[in-house]
Amino acid sequence: MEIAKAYDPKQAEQSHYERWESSGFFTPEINEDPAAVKYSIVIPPPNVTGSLHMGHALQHTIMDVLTRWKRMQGFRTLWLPGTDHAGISVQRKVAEQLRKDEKKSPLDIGREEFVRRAWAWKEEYGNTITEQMRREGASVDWSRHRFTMDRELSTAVRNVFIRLYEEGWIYKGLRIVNWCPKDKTVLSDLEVKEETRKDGKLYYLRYPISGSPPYEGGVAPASGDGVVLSSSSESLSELNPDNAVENHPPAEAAGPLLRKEGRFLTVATTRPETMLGDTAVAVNPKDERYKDMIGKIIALPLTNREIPIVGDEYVDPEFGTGAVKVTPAHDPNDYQIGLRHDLEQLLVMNEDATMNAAAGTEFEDLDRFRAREKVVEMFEELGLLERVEDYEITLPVCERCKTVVEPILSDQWFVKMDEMRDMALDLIKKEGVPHFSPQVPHEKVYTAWLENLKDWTISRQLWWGHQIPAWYDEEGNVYVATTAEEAKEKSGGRELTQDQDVLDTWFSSGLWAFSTFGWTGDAESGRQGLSANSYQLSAISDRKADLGTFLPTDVLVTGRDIIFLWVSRMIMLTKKFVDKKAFEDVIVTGTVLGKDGKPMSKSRNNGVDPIEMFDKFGVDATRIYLASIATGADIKWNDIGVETYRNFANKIWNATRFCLLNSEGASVGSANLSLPDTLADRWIVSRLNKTAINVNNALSRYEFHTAVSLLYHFFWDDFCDWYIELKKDEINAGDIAASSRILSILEQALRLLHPFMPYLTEELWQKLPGTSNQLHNAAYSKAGQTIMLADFPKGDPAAIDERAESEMQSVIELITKVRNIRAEMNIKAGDMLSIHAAAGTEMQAVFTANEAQIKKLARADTLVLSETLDVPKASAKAVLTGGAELAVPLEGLIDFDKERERLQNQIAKLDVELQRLNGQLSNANFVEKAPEEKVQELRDRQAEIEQQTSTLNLNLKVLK
RNA sequence: GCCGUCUUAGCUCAGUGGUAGAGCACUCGCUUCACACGCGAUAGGUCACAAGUUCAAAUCUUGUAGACGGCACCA
Repeated sequence: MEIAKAYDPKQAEQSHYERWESSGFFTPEINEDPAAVKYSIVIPPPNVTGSLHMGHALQHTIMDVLTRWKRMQGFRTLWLPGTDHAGISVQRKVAEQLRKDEKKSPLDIGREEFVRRAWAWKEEYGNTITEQMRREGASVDWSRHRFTMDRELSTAVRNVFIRLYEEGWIYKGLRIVNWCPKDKTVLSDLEVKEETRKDGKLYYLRYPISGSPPYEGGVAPASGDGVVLSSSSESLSELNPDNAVENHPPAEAAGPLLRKEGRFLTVATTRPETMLGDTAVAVNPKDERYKDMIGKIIALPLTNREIPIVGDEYVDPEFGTGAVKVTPAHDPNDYQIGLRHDLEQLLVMNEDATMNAAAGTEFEDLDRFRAREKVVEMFEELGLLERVEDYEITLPVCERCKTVVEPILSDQWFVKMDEMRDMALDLIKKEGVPHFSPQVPHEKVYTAWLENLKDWTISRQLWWGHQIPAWYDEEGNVYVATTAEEAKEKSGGRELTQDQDVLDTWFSSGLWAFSTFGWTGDAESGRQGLSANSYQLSAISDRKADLGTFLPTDVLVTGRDIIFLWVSRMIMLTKKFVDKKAFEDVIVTGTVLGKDGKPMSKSRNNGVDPIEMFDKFGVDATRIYLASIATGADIKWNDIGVETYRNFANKIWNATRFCLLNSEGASVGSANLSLPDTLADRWIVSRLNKTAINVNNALSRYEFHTAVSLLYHFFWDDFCDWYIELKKDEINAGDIAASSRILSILEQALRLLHPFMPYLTEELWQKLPGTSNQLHNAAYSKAGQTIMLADFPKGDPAAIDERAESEMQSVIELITKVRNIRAEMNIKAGDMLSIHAAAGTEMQAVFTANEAQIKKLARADTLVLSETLDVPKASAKAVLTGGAELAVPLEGLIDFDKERERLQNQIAKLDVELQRLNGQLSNANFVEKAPEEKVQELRDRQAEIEQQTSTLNLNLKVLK
């Protein structure tokens, strides 16, 4: 068989996926065993607007490793793929396209046409990521692919909404919400991020108190008369001298005017424009400075309104001036104050964050930031601007478009979270579900977050998404129903209009764990008004059993950024609607950072495209590199890491290439593993089984990096560096038994590697003689031959041969020490040596049995074994574990100085260890308190070192 | 402000009570008949710092410093 000298990943990547998929290997139905235990994972649905990034690649790798591993073990395995409709993102893309191509806005074409175009956009561009997943080798069941706006999933969304509404868990009401003026929609708390601005300002505004008598004299009034002018400035400066930068003329300029007007109260704000919507000023009732001002009235500048001074415990006397302007319609805390004091809620902004008519004619239609400037200017002109401080401020911004979010009073839909929160808390506290990997810190963070959970804003002012199934009559009465007809029926036949809003994308994602398995809510709820016809449409007739079969799923693999946004909601909603756990375990992956150690992002331009890595190093190399990252750990991207595994792939390729040389007549078969012959055979079989056991253990603990490391070193160090080298002559001589054995070991190794490197292993497995579906796990005996259905090696503890491993260790040590002598004494690679070894009879027997291999690998022509060494002085010597000794006569070649140095180095190294051992063993506490085993271990080691040291010293003496 | 994570060889990272590990880079030597994406042999670390617990600490506890993350506040 002709095999290329180097592995070309592209060729293998193009050859297998289509066959795997079309043969149904990815579907659970491929499993013929009726008693098979299920194993299921649902994918965190990527956005239809997205393309594959490194985070996906990492998570998909983990999910595929688990899926392939379990599938090979004979589980009825399902990894269910899908995509998310990504409300705002799609809305924005479609609107952008519309503007670019036709210079139209969504409003120009209307809702129906816009939604039609959004679907068209999704059809055209929404498959990018699914195509990329095929390249990744993801063994997902495409026949079960779901989209959050599929008919069945949309039905589920409606039914969930209706039930929550009927149970009082969903309500509509006026609340302060996060408003994005650019997207013109409300956002949930989780979609708002913080941005620190160092150039923020804190404005101190003076609010005149109406009807108060002018005070006398040109200085500030005594305490009790309010915080004014210089006195307040001074006290503030004292509090925070560094920040007290006065950018504006001091108060004196405005003094005379004010003195005529009377007393005033100074408030500090970062958002002066909101003063137009102030409906009170609040002070702490316990604050001596302001106590008697409560109840007085302020003439609010720039408006002709008068607002009261109220006393409220919320106000912190220590902060700012101790007096707070209250804008109930534009600030969540002010809103609460407003409720307590029955204050007017005056909305002064439009949905695009321009000021509205209520802000006054001078401000109407001004952008909020322009309005801010104008308010400040006008205060200054009026002499009411006390001062402006530089102030570092953290602003809420829209996580997607980075626009500053405006808190605004708005009528929205909310989900009450208290009862759902309690269900989730019960699950984690009583049952430990989900189990997080790594456990710390996610379990703690998740629990703490739940405990502080607030209600969830679910309405969004978009067109792309699940329109809220609520209808209104002319009087504003609400009818929540599945269809318009049902709503009309409920209203007694009135004319209704449907709520224009859609639901938060995460609302439908929250149902993902069960809506993907065909749950629509129809059958369970037995709702009236759903015709038999509509039920049929929403049922997935042939997959009805999926929900019962695959839920709870076994594990959820996701990033820590959506634990709250998605994971928690799935747990709660799944518990609520199906009364099941959504998943047992959650693997929280770390973040793949750019080369600069910062998260990858377009703005930083530090992103690494997985597809480019696939092209450069191959899919398999990229996958196994990603799997080699410790679970949950962040990692700086490093091409060299992938290169390492590209090299590994090539190593596997070439090892296979070697095993196939001269292999005529040989064949893969497990029988070849149970009849080991030589020491090397027993050793490699032992190593293989140990590796298989450890790999299974590591995977079951989600320690993918441990599994990768075990496989890497087994394959490269044990199999390639030693076993192949030891068996080379036999293989090259065309020994069929030896060939069959090495191919069988290789075949087992390929199976172990397959979950990580699916393409390479399939490519090679198909080339091995004797591979067929006979090697499949019993659950797949009828399927066409593929390594992906081969039985995953469990590893047999009985096949572990510690004696063989230790004997082999002696052979390896002998060879290594000879090589060391060769290298350090500058003996040419081609020169043959003569090896003399003194050892006990058992070890001699081991060396004798492996004489040919030792000679070959150490490049020696003679091996002389005896009880004691009898060699010329001109020999290089070394000691071996177990009291054995080694000498290589180097007549005419030896450099005595160098040999002395070599021996002294060895003695010095041993001496360091001996000192430590002696110290420990002479410590009575240690000998008394440490476990006996440990003490004995150190004593044995001490004896070994003493023996070796004395031998080395003797050898050194001979040289002198 | 609260909570958490990280700090180990030049670089990127494993290891979490009992003699410090890997890959890459470095040094030396190899056209050894699978592989130079290779083979062989070296070198390289008071495991951030300090105190404590323990016979024993890179590993557990506390504190300090630096890096990062989450949450809250932000008049």
